[in-house]
Order: sequence, then structure tokens, then C-alpha cells
Amino acid sequence: MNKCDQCIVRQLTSLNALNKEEVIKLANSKTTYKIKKGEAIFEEGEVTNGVFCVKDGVGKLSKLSANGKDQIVKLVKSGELLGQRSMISNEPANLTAKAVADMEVCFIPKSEIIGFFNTNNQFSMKLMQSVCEDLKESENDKIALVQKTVKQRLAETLLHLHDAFGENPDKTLKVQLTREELAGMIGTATESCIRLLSDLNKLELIELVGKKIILKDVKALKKLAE
Amino acid sequence: MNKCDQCIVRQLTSLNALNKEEVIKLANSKTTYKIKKGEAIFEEGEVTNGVFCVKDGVGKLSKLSANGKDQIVKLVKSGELLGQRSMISNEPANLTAKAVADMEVCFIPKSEIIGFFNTNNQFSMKLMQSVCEDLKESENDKIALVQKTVKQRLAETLLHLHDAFGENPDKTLKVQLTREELAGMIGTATESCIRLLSDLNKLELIELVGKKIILKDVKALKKLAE
DNA sequence: CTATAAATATGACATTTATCACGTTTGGCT
DNA sequence: AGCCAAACGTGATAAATGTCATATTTATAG
Repeated sequence: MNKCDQCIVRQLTSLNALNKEEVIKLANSKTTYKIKKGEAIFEEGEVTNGVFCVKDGVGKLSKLSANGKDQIVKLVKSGELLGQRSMISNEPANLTAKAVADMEVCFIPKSEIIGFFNTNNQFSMKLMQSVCEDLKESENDKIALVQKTVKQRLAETLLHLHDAFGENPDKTLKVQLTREELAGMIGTATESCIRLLSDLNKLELIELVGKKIILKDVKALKKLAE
Repeated sequence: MNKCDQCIVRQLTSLNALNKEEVIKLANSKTTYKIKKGEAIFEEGEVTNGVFCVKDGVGKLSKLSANGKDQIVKLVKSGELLGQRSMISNEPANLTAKAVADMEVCFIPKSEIIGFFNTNNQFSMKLMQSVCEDLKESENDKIALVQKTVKQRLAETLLHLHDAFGENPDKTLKVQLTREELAGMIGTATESCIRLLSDLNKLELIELVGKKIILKDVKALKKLAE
């Protein structure tokens, strides 16, 4: 079994507040899964009874709308915990979690997390802070949805993807989303997203290399996003 | 001094998890304020260093946009805590809190809350759950902003106002928002909001009595909102 | 009570964005 | 390689919503 005490990813989450003994408990209770691109970790309505610690890969949290479109609420990468909210609220998942790139995740049962929460103040505070961080981000997203145009939101999202996931040696964005997924992130129709990418390409703010995207003029993108 | 142990409002918040001794501490550290309609409790960027427990009245959490419009993120009423998020994240307020109707609030210093958080598991869990509740609501709002039309969001918001705040003896909604505020809640222009209210009025789903609103056909409004 | 400002209301028009239709390219798969 | 499905791209058009102008009503200060 992979020991959690050697896991770098654990250090990035609230789980870094655990002491030696607790880490051993964690290692004994966790289960590791590999999830292929496109597969679900859990679906809306499912009772998960624990959290998933993302070791590797990229996932998306989304909700399917009546018209079949997938609104992406958040992307997750290694060093983030999935399913915290519904576990704490004692509710089935409100969103579906799927892999955007092949993932490796560790499942940690609810009982463990609750145990740590009740006995380790540092852990409970960090967990709390991470939920608060999500809340702040969600509120800001909500405001952006109303106050910004689709083009501004696209620019903002591209910058965020660059920031959060970085770029490949050839300067293209590391996370590779389909146009449809990108549209789902900014909350628009796929066609509109494609059109606006073309616009930004013509304006030389970005460059489209096949399906990949290079941010050519970060400064101008930032200005546009405001 | 108003004793917290007799306060009904306290019972509605996470503060109901406090024991007798803690409630006495709370009563000694809190400060009560009266805030008139239109006045701010705190503004974006301010460091609050504590939370506000809403005893009476209605408040709005909002963010001003570049074009001068106020996007309302959430309405709060008695039995809710304000400023939890920024206190826990150790950040200045991300939003401005203003009274929509005359309010009475109690300020509780950060040190007290953190103390309770660290020594009372039931309290920390409840506080956590309340932040999680906010997060869920925010995510659902975000999705609604993208997936629903303005008319649907208006219907949804009217139903929510009815649900959360109730109606006066004459059947009009108890919270009285200006059209501008209502527009700020659903994320649209004031004129669009007014126009859609007129539409709903003509369709007899609501009735406009001066500035007040009566929900005449809740069932139809619900259907419309979906 | 009146003057004045603020809120509500509505029309005309511009803009943004979605939708539909269709063609092209790309990426597995046998 | 060659086929098929999925992803990408673009034009034409419609629908939703924002903006500006301008009444009208309501609230408020003096």
C-alpha cells in the first residue's frame, strides 16, 4: 500500500494538519482508484460517504441542464479534496465529478474525516478554510457571470487555466479542454465559444494550434477581462 | 445588557451549540447595533474581525460593478450570521452588507468565535455546515444564472422571497425590495426587471400593488421557473 | 403643502448571444 | 489505409436582453 506519509499531494490539502498517528490511520482506511478520462468519480444524487483526494490528473465538477448542456462549476487538480461539501452537509452529491484527464484519486471514508475534524483543531480549521475558499470563488464567479460579457469571461477563464495548470514546453495550455467544456466553464454555447476564440486569435491575443491554445498576449487578455 | 441565553435568534444559528458557560462569555463580548435601512454594516475591503448575528430586519450582501450596478449575492434575515467567510479566511470582506430594512445586529469578536470553534465540536461542525449551505446555494445560483432565462430567474426569486420572508396580511411580499434591488438579485437591468414584472402581471401570475407584489399563481410561477 | 428627487414604467432601438444548418478537420478503430 | 464519429468551425438568422430616452408616479425634505 502507498503510504500517505510519503504522499506529496496530502501536504497540499487540509490533510497536512494530521499528526503521525492520524496519517497512519488515514493510510489504512483509504482506497486508491484510477479514473480514465471521461469516466465519472461520482454522479449527482449519489451518496459518496467520504471525500476523494486528487493525486493526479484533472477533474471537473458539473451539472447537466435540461437542454443537455453541461455547466462546469469547478476544475480540480492534484492537491484538492472532492466531495467535502456534500459529506459535511450530509447530502447526496449536488454535482457530477468526471475526469478531464486520466486521474488517480484516494477515497477517504467519512468516519475518518469526521474523526479528524473532532479531534484535531488545526485540521478542522483548514478544512473550513478550504470550503470558504470555494465559497468565495463561487460568489465571485457568480458576479462575473452577470457583470461580464462572454468574451470577458472567456479571457478570464483562459488566464485562470494558465495560472492554475500552467503550460507545456510548446507554450500551449496544459489542461486540454474541448471547446464544449470551455463553453461549459464560461457558461455559453459551444459555437459562441469557438467564435470568440477565433476573434481572440485574429486579434493575436491567443494562438490556436489545432485544438490547443497558446496565450500570446497575457497583458491584453487581462485588460480585456476587466 | 441583553442576555444571549434568552435570545431566540441565537437558537437559529450555529451559536445554539454553545453551552451555558459559553453563552455567558458570548453575552459579555458581544455588542449590539441598530442599522437603518440603506446603511452599511460593513463594506467590501473592510476588515471586520468578527461576525454579525442578525437579530432583526433584512440585509443584502452585494458587490458593486464597474458600471455602477449592484449585484446582490444573498439576502440575510434574523437567525443568520454575517461575515463568517471572510473571518475564517482571514481576509477583508469580499462583499458589502447593507440593510434593506431596519436591522438590529450583534457583533461577536473573532477571538470568541475561534475559541468556540476550537473547544466545541458541535459548534465547529454547525458553523461548517452553515458555510457549506451557503456554498451549495451559491453553486446552484451560478448554474441558474447560465441555464435559465431572466424571466425564469425572476419567477424563481419571487418564489424564494415568498418562501424565505413570507407575506403581509394583504398577501403582498414581506420583504420590500426596489425594482433595482430585485434586478440586482436576478442579475439583469432594472428596466428588464420592470418589464418582466409587467408581463407576469398581465399573465396574472402576480399582481402589482403600487411597489408591492402579490404572488397570485404560485403553481404557475413554479412551472415557469423550471 | 410644495418642490424636488427618486422610483417606476414603457417605447424604440442596438447589441449580444443562442440556435440551426451545414461543411471541414481530427482522431481513433478495424 | 480508410471509415466513422466526434470535435471544430462558420454563416445566417432569431431571440433575449441591454441601453437610451422620456413620461409618470411616488416619496421625501424643507
